[in-house]
This record gives sequence, C-alpha cells and structure tokens, in this order.
Amino acid sequence: MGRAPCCEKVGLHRGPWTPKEDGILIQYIQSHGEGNWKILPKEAGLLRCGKSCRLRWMNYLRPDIKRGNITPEEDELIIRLHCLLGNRWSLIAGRLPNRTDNEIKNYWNCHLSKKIKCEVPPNPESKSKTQKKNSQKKTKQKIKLQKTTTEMMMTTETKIHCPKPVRLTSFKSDETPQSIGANSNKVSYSDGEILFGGECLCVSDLSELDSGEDHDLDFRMTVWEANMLEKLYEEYSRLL
DNA sequence: AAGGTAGTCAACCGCCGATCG
DNA sequence: ACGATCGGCGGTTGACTACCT
Repeated sequence: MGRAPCCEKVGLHRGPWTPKEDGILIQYIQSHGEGNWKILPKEAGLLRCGKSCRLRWMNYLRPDIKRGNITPEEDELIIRLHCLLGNRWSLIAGRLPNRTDNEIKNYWNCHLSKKIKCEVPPNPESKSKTQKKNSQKKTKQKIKLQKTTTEMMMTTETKIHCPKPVRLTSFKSDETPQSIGANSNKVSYSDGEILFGGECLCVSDLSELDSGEDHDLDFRMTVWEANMLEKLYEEYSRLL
C-alpha cells in the first residue's frame, strides 16, 4: 500500500510562486504562526499544496534568511562539514546561521563541484561534444563529483569517514539512548554520548561495547569505528 | 546574430521517522 | 500494536540566464 499523497493535487497551482501568493502566505504565517501546513493553504486561501507552502516559507520567505554572497569562511565551513556529515544538508545548514539547506545543497552542487574539478586532473572524456541533454551532463558531473570527492577525502589530512547519510534518532539528553545507525542495526548503551547539532550519537566505554552484553546487535561498533567517531567529534568541535 | 552549452536555483518528488488516534 | 497522517529531508528536475563558439 503506497503512501497517500500529501494533498489533492487536482486544481492546485504549481511552479513559481507569484508575489500575490507570497504575500498571502507571509500574512497568514505572521498572524497564525508556522505549522499545520496541511490546513494552511485552505485557511489562507492558497491553491497550493501544504508542502509547497512550507518549502516556500522555509527556503525563501522566512524573514531571517540570508541569501547569496556566501563568504569564503562559509565556503570552507561547508566543505569541512560536508566531509564530516556527508549530504546532510539540514545539519550543515544548522551550522551556518540563516542559510537554508536548499541553498547550501545548490551551492555545493554548483560552486563546490567546480572547485573540486579544478583540483583534480581533467578527465579526457569530460570534453565530449556529443552530450546532448543537460540531464546527461549533470549526471556525469555528479558521478565525477562523487569520485573526486572521495579521492579528495582519501588524501585530506584528516581522513573522514563518509558513510551513506542516515537519519539519526534524536532523543533528550536525560534519556537512555536506544539505538543508532542504519539498516535496523541496533546498539544500546548505558552512557556516553556525542552530540551533533542537537542530535545524538552515542558511544559507550569500548570495553563495555566489546562485552556485547545485553546488546541487540546485528552490528557491533568496532574499536576502529569508535576511534573514528572520536576523531570526528574532535574535528566537529573545532568547527563549532 | 544564432544556436549550443554551462551555471544557477526554485520547486517538486518520494522516502522516512515521528506522532497520533 | 498498528495504520494513517504529517513534517522534514535529500535527490532531482526544469526554467531561466549568461556565456561561448
């Protein structure tokens, strides 16, 4: 059974927002606050999907958003955070005041890919004139970017573990963390935690880990991985 | 001047975890 | 306990513009 659509798409506006729509949305949120994106369009009189309203507000209309002119400091921070966190744009954006994840994502895909390209020898195949569609070009660029990013990370002073991005479960600091990781691998620890931007990665005493006692583990964090986490934390701390 | 190519970015899509009833 | 729903996220698309040949 597939997931139900977030809204009825029939009769709704799509594409670029008009100034009028922007005005309606801003006015509504100013008087009612954020949230309830599902009912917002109906109540505000917008022929838009709630998700679309949320996106427009979050990425464009919010009054505290800083747009354009990414400074060299921000540029460097994005690169370092990306090495640490991977494509977790919302987390990266959380460390760059008033920047949106969408802007950072776009910035990475445009500016920083170019930057990385300059740092590696050109691929002779990249000059092919037979590439007819933008999508094809972009796909190749992305594959290349992934390769070069990996190469770059392999040669950086601090070698960064760059796993496939996974969602981390957040929990309050006074609760016992129950699980981290992906693919249903469960790790439960009694103490020790590393905080990443409001989310929590947990590392317990390594000896405790090795005992494997009372741990529902399909996957066991190795000493190497734990050390890597510590290094990551140090690197992250320096960035903050 | 015209057509092609590359860069930019707003917006959409679909998935996932959290929450609620 | 379980299904439905919502909010949030990352990936991708496509329109628009600037630049190149």
